[in-house]
Amino acid sequence: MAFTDNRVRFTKMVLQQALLKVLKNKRIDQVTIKEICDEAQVNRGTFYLHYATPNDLLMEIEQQFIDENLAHFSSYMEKNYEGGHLADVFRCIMENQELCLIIMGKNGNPRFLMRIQEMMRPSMVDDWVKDFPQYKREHLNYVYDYVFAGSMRLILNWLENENSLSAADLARRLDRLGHYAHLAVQEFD
Amino acid sequence: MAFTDNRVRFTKMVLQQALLKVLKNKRIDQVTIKEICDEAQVNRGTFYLHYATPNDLLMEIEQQFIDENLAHFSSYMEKNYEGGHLADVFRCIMENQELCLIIMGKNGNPRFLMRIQEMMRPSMVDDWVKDFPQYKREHLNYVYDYVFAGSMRLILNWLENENSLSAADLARRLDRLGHYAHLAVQEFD
DNA sequence: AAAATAAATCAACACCATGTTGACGAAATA
DNA sequence: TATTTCGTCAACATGGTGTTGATTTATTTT
Repeated sequence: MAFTDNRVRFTKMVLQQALLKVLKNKRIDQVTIKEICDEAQVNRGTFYLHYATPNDLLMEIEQQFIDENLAHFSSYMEKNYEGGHLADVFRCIMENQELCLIIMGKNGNPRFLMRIQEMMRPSMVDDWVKDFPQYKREHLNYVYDYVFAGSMRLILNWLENENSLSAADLARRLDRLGHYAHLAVQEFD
Repeated sequence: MAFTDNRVRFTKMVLQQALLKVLKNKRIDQVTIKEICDEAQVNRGTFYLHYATPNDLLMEIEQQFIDENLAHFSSYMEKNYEGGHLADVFRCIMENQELCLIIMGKNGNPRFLMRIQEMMRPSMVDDWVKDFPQYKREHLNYVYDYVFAGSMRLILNWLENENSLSAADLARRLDRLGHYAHLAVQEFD
């Protein structure tokens, strides 16, 4: 067995919540260790027992989000969901709007979106390879960067603007845009 | 007449060059005023005579880039270049690769790309409105966010990776991707 | 050319977040 | 119960910050 010490679980929990609260108002680079600890009502020295920087704490939050929501994409071979794979990520984001707005939005860590981008790449590109076996995988990878960046921009706009568009409508537009965009691979080379 | 004092011109110039040098290795949020001044061999107190933060200095650099390269897009009505308007921005970036890699890349200010995005929006969308008078401008604005984000991602990838692709090939792919993507507007609503 | 104005330098200052330490009490574990 | 681990607290040196006043140098004005 050997569970983690409950004191440690508590400390990490309140530190995470404190950082998320602070991140509503400023970027991760502007957050100080002191204000996290003040917000969490935890001694500053305790912070250093678990993390070195606020960004370390943020990365832990990000990792937990991936473990709890997106980890199955690593073994994407086994699954057979309805709809595209980007649609799955979209569903995860819809189910965690508050959190995603913070960790993926303006005040989050840009590297985090890159991680997700690379996690999704194989499954997305595999689908396209089936659609277009005659075109180079290299070219489809190229298109993937384009489609992912565009899709994430629209999703973040939607989260930040509390858009009138329904989630289903947004999902459909993302699907259509991705469909048309990846047709461009025909004219590569 | 009344030119700016040459002492001021010199100070600002070396501070700008120093910041650009420092930004090759770290993000703007991690740059200290002290290291800028050390690099520029300028007294730290002098920095405060002209700027309050390193970001202020960066914004001045960004503004100069816009004034010298992209200002004419504000009065885009008058011009009649060959090719699309995104292609014009692409040309500017090609002509200033070193600078753009710094101020638009990973270590730059994310807000800067947003500024350019909004500068380019009217001319791009106007073109599309001509192509698709039957579709709502609102929808074409939507597609624009997607196309701009995707295009910028590919351009930055190209700058950062010193890609084997020629500039002309990249431009053609951007054109084709934008063309196909904006066809998706047909299926909106 | 001389006087007046503006800019840059320099030293000094208080301020604050940082990272670390050692001592102590409380909680968890064996 | 005995031991280990964790959180707290006070203290410290460090380093960047933002400001001040005095001084020197460069530019502009008269």
